[in-house]
Amino acid sequence: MSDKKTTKDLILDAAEKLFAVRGFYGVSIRQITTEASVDPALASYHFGKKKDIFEAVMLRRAEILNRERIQMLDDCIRRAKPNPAPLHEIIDAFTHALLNRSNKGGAGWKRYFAIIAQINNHPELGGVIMTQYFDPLAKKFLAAIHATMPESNPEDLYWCYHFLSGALTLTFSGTDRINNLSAGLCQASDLDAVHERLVPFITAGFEVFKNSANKSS
Amino acid sequence: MSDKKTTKDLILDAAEKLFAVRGFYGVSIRQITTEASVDPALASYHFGKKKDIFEAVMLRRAEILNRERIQMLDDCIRRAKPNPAPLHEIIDAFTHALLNRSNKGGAGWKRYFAIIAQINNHPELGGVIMTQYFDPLAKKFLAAIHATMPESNPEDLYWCYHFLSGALTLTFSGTDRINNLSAGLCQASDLDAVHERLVPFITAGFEVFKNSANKSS
DNA sequence: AATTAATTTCAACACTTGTTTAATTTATTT
DNA sequence: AAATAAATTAAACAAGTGTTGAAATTAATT
Repeated sequence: MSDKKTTKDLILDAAEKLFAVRGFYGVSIRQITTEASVDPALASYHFGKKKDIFEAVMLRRAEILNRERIQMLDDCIRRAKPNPAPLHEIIDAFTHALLNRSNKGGAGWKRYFAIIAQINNHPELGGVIMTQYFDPLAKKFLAAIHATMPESNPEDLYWCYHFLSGALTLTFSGTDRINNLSAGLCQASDLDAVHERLVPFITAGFEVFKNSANKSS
Repeated sequence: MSDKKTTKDLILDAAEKLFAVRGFYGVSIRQITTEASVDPALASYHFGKKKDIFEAVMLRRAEILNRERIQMLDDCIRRAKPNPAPLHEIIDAFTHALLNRSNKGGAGWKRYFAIIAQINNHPELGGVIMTQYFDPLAKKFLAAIHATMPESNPEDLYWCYHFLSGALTLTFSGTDRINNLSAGLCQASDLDAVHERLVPFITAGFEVFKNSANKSS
């Protein structure tokens, strides 16, 4: 415990912190290494190019999240067998790990999600992590949803998933403007309250299309 | 017609194009002026600092959008008088101008929305436009929604609006990864199809909380 | 046509960028 | 303890950064 952090982690932590607020292009290697109290050359030595630092920042937590979310999905599918898993449980499995980490995971996780929100809208940067981790997961979830809503038009379900993804992304991004808009209506910090609302909201949205495959276009 | 574009607009168009794919910090003034076939010094001469160029890019279309959206909201409120406007019409008013421009507005509008998606998650850059244009509009919409759902807990409605905002934002951002995920299921270009799904999806989500003010916490 | 104003050009400013090189220190192994 | 490997430092690289100033050109006004 309280072991001295390795240089690699010092750099990753600093990079995560800075990327979260200024984005990839808005942060220089010198800013990162200064924040980490480390020589600039060490960034190249340990990681290579600047983009490799960014990907290392992303991969660090993506693996953890990915494992948790897939496990929650598998669990709720197994619990329901031989029936398909209930829709709201699938959506909960999709969102729970994110909201939990964002809420109780500490500052590092908050920053990580802020970067995710940027990446999501940015093909050039999101490439590796998104394609390698999130897209396969998304397909698994879409398959589970389709299994529990077999009478739905797959295209409808795809778009519903898309809306869910957007709602999730924005929820994590920044809380400053959100609080400003809410004008003291609620504290953006209590993300448990978000979860209680997000899951029913999204579930109801999906269920609109419960029989959409049988309807005329 | 076919009047020669003013230098200012040449710069704004080029800036819009580049900001859309690489973000504010990822684009240099030289890249912008090169894209616009214009001397670098003209950027400073016409706009001032780099951030002023960015804000000019944003304001150009924000005014147009803002006017359209507010008018659609006012119209549907007036149509329904003395009753409150129907929920789905409010949501349509909120989304229609965006989807319409994104669909039929040309390349410039697509790029503009890509920038909006970046800004939305970025307090440092979004400041002016978001606070000046979108936040007042958001408050008007929330008020209209509250009027048509008086038995709802305002905090619930606020979060629902938040989910709507996220779904909208992601829908406009990039279409590359989206198409990849959909795997040929649908073409991301037909945004009319999006609109047909988004409005019922979001409406159903809101209606979950129709009586939430009367329920025990 | 002469004069004033607005715009465009070219060159340069001081500074930061990502990355590399070689020398030096620290850690690990034989 | 000697030899090898890993990690850190300091200095420098060419290239690009935002921005400015003073000429040169074009447009608008008197």
